[in-house]
Amino acid sequence: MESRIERIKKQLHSASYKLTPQREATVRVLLEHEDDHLSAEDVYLLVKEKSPEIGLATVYRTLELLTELKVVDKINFGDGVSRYDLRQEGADHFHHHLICIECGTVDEIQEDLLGDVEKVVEHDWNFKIKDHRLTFHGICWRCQGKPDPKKANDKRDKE
Amino acid sequence: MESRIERIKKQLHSASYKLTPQREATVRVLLEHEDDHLSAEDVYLLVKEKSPEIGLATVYRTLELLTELKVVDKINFGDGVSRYDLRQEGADHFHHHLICIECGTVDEIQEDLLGDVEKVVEHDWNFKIKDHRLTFHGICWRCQGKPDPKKANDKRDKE
DNA sequence: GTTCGTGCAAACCTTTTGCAATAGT
DNA sequence: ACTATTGCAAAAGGTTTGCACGAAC
Repeated sequence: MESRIERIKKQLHSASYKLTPQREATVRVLLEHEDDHLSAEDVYLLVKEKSPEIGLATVYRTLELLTELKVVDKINFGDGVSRYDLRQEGADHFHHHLICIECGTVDEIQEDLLGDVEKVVEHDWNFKIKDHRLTFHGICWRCQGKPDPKKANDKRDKE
Repeated sequence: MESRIERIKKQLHSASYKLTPQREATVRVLLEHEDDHLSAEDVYLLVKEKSPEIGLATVYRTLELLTELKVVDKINFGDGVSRYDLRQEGADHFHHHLICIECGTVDEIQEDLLGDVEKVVEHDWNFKIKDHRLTFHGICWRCQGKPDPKKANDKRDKE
């Protein structure tokens, strides 16, 4: 079976870019931290552990490139930094985020919640949707002392 | 009838802040550009036309204050700047945005589209929602050559 | 040899901060 | 007088860019 890295390599090649060692190291970091929401600096520091010679500018350039190829999504939670989030393979929509205003945790919702809403927007506003960003700010189950919803129901894992 | 400025003044006072001339000038600019999505710099330049002595730092401090009081919402569309959007009076939810990737226009949807989605999130993820951000990226009616949906149906105005 | 990519440092841009001066009560 | 607020300039923080060097075909 073809690995994820291989497929990204092909994506780069078909856009006439190379998978250089620096780019590969950067992609590997992203794959190893798929659940996190790393800033460019975060990625830089993690890449540096394995490839100490890499420069911050290269990381920025690689992340920009991956964003362009839709391998990652660039998101902004309103603090001063951009974060980079690996897109689910084959996902035609960008996942949603739950930001806890107490502990700062960011959880992801992979399930598509916007199907009906998008129909309404396309029809009532004559707007052809290409992408979306949906973020909820509130209090997570941990800070409320409620059970982990992943255990209570497994909607997320079924997707 | 009490003006919008008066009500904002009261909001400031009840949080022990004053409506200084600089703050008033800033609020007036926001009111006069309610449909736009001004950056701090945009606001600064507009305020300067009427009150040339104002400093950029004051504008930033005022916008921060108004955000804290929930008079405006600070939004970030992914370009490097924060934008400030007057909240509808009495609105308990933050309106949504349609960003056209061709012409750059930003349209607003005041109607609440997320009622059902929020119920699902609160129930299935045990997440207590306090606020949300929903933005669609795509192609607006103008760039598609379609009719103005405001005229075709008046959902927005009825709200 | 030409092209693409990299590392470094400088530049850039937005936003924040320190501080002395000012305004309002 | 006392405290909040302002303006200015400097600093900070994140991101981009110019450029000479290096790697790959």
